Amino acid sequence: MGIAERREREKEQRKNDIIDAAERVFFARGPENATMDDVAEEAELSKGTLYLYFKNKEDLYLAIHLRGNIILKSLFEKAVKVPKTGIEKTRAIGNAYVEFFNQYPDYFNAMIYYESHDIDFEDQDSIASECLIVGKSTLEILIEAIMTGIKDGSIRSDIDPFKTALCLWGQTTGIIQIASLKEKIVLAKQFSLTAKNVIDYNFDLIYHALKA
Amino acid sequence: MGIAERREREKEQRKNDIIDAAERVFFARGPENATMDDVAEEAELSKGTLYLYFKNKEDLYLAIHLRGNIILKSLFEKAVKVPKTGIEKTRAIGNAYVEFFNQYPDYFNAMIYYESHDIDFEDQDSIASECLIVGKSTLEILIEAIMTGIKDGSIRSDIDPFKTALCLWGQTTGIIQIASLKEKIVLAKQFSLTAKNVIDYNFDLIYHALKA
DNA sequence: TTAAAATAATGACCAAGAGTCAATTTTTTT
DNA sequence: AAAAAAATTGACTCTTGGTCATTATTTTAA
Repeated sequence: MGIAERREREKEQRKNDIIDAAERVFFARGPENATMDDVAEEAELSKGTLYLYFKNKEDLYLAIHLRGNIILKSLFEKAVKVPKTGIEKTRAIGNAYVEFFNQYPDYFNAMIYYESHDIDFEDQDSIASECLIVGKSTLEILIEAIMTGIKDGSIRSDIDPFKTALCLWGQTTGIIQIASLKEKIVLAKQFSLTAKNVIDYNFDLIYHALKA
Repeated sequence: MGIAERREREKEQRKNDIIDAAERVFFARGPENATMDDVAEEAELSKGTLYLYFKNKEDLYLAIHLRGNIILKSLFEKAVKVPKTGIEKTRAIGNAYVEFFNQYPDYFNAMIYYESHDIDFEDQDSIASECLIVGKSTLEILIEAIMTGIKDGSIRSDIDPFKTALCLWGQTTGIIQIASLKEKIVLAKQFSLTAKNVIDYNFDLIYHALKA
């Protein structure tokens, strides 16, 4: 039936329109200060309608989180294509992450927001579980790169690809977070350092630790 | 005047009692779900009184944050006393951080909470500025350890102590965060890894990157 | 074409919780 | 013992997330 399909499409479209509006509001005011009334007004819908498409405010913000995850994954996929050796692929992924932060800081913030907010990523009828799936496959790209490096001899053979991938991920997120935090930048200002300085420096350290 | 001093002492005491009560409530329910009414009841005071001692809910949570900062600093101070070489001191600080996380997970969470919540750490009439001061002096301990390592030859001489300290701090925080997150542990479960596994592994990587 | 059924959207309403402040109680001073 | 100062109270306001009975629109069937 064509009608059912069109309806499905329209529903999807509306959902996306709501996320678009939510992004504008959440990114402008921050997730705490943005209200559902704000989003409703921005989307030119009544508040009640938002709740037909999203379980609650958190779910709506997770939809933004998911968009960020998907962008990040595609950046990683692009990044590993160019370099030949595994260690270069690994470094390229790191650069892609920083590029993601620079180009989409609001998505980055949306993504780290939930690192300190207990979310049930297993909850099947929440967008959270979709985030988990995308997140896993993104990490997979990094694991692949490290394994490639071990095979081609550019990375030490005693490296554990999975553990290392988790470490690199956590490390880099932590560094970006700390380096981008206002007060830390103030701290760094005394020593005239930028966030990028610190992040690049960290890559050099990591490179040192991984290379064969 | 003895009375004015006693009053001052009592005021300080009451403030601490409120923080004690707040800890019990915030740690039990989490900062989002804990209410000021809960804290008031736990402290056996009216809600209005809380606002005589703390500007707002955030300020009260920051007081807990500050306690965490002070504990962490003292753990760092203790940690650097024993080892001789700079690299060993550095490693000891890392261990102290993990110990802090294991022994005081609630304080750890309180501290990382504000990494994704825009706080004005410059605001002079907020507890935030006190947190900044303690945080700086804690980082100083790490910088000292690295500098010691360079002097005694246990750490590569081309290492920048300040940048490296920032990196180690951010890295370790990021790793602990990611490794402790429920969903990441689920992720790690597939590969039968614990948070401690990953954190220790990261130390080995860092060691490799720093050692002369 | 039109009436009934199904689907979508609305916005007034509710409950919860942060923060306020006039009134009250307690402590200190004179 | 009265007046002044300091501390405490809790009823109140305001904001906001979420609900749901009602209304509007679209589809289906006769």
